[in-house]
Amino acid sequence: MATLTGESRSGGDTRERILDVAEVLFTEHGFEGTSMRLITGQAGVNLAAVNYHFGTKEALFQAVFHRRLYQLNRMRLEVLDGMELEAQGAPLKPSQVLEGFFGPVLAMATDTRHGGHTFMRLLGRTYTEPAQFIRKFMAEEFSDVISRYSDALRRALPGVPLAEIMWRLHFMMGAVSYAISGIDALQLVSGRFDDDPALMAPRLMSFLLGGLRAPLPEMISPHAQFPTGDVGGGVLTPDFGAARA
Amino acid sequence: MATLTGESRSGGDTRERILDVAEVLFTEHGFEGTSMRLITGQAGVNLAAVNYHFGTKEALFQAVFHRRLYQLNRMRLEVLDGMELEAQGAPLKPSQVLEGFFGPVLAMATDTRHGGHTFMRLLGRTYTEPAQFIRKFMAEEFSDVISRYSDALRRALPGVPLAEIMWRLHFMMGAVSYAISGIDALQLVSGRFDDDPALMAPRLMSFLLGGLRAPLPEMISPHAQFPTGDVGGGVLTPDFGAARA
DNA sequence: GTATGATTAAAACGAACGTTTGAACTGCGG
DNA sequence: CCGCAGTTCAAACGTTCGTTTTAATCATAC
Repeated sequence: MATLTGESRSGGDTRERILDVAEVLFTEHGFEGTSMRLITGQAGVNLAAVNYHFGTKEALFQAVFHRRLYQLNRMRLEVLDGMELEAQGAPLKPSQVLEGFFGPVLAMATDTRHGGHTFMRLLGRTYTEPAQFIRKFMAEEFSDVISRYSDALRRALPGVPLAEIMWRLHFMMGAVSYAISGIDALQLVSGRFDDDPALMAPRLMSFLLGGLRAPLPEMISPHAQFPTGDVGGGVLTPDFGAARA
Repeated sequence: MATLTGESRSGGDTRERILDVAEVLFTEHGFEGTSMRLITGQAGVNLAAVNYHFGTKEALFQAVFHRRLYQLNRMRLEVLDGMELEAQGAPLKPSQVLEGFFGPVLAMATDTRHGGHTFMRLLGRTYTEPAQFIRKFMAEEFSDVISRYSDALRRALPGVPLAEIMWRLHFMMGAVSYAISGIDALQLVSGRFDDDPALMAPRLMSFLLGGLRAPLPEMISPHAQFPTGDVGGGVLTPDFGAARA
């Protein structure tokens, strides 16, 4: 009983081992860049094991996501349920909605013990993946949570058009995705970055709330603080064609 | 002289045709997912043409980026030079810095006539790409612009710690990347989205400025408006391990 | 007209890919 | 002990990958 650590355990944990390894490798090399042989080799299982347990490589990718997203989105809904119950029908504060939506994400992202961090980086990269089968099951995994939370945001921000809310939700998801998937990418921005990553969550939340509550843009609210054309000279519409003609 | 349209022109435009097609295909299928045969086939050139003109597939990918990024970052620096000259040594307004940094990006992103839109989607996806050779040349392409603009931001926001500025720059780049690379991804958020995409730029700029000027988070400025823990119950640190044990 | 250097063309290279096959092995109820 | 799912295994399948090779074609200068 002393030497049965790791490698060739016979138990039914082959499935889980594949999922754990695939999560890491998909994060590091992307879907196309990760081969079945690399996954199975690193997991210490036979090459055919993936096809046996999951059917196909695409199905494995989907399984990696489902395992985490199901937990994440269920938690989001539970938090929202709790807050709405406590509010007794009154609209929530914008900060509460953000907390409910992004709190679980950030918690999972900073959890390095159980692979949550790895997965969140993968999720961030995958949002922008254009592959058809990916977009499809992502939409399915998220539809409930998005509709519940966009509704909560709409009631938290009365007077703000729904279109604007959806855009800002989109912007916020982008900022969060980058913040998570690119603690490396930040080095691209700043060389080396010697700041505690645990401090990212409050920084990010503050940034998001500021963006969410920013004045509406000019063409919707004519008295917004930020005139987008204030540099002069039409910076927003230079003629990129001229440089190539 | 009537029928020499398109296809097999003999001129030295083989290089450009490859670049144009590769830009589109890399955007649609990613680096690993795009084969040389697809690129050369769609460009109407011989398979060996890529290796002849660029040497390798990685070098082609890099060339696609350099062609656009060189123009983009040069324009960013020109705008910044102009603004700083006009300011005569005085700090710029935050809105000006944002305008200079993201204005050219948004202009290129909404330019559908010369492929700028396609490229910006590719750029957004590639920021988070973990492949080593990609990260390396991206860092090189951006180093000048980042250092100039982070410095301008630092002077535009006196009293804000440099670390905070770098983080917010990072958040903003994330929001912009998503906004651009995922006009499709927004459909993931909201089903179908029947709003004019041309209105995105002012919306985004307003959001960014709101986030940039948000109050500093609690643990840096103790009197920030947004207490990140205001939901109670420790939403920011649930124990994800418990559900898997 | 012919030599020359740059480009294009067709074909093939070995390697790696996702998947399938059919046999071996496992733990267990009969 | 046998039979039988469930699972693992080694080997091979056919395809596609990026790259290389060798010959043909082109434009241009002498």
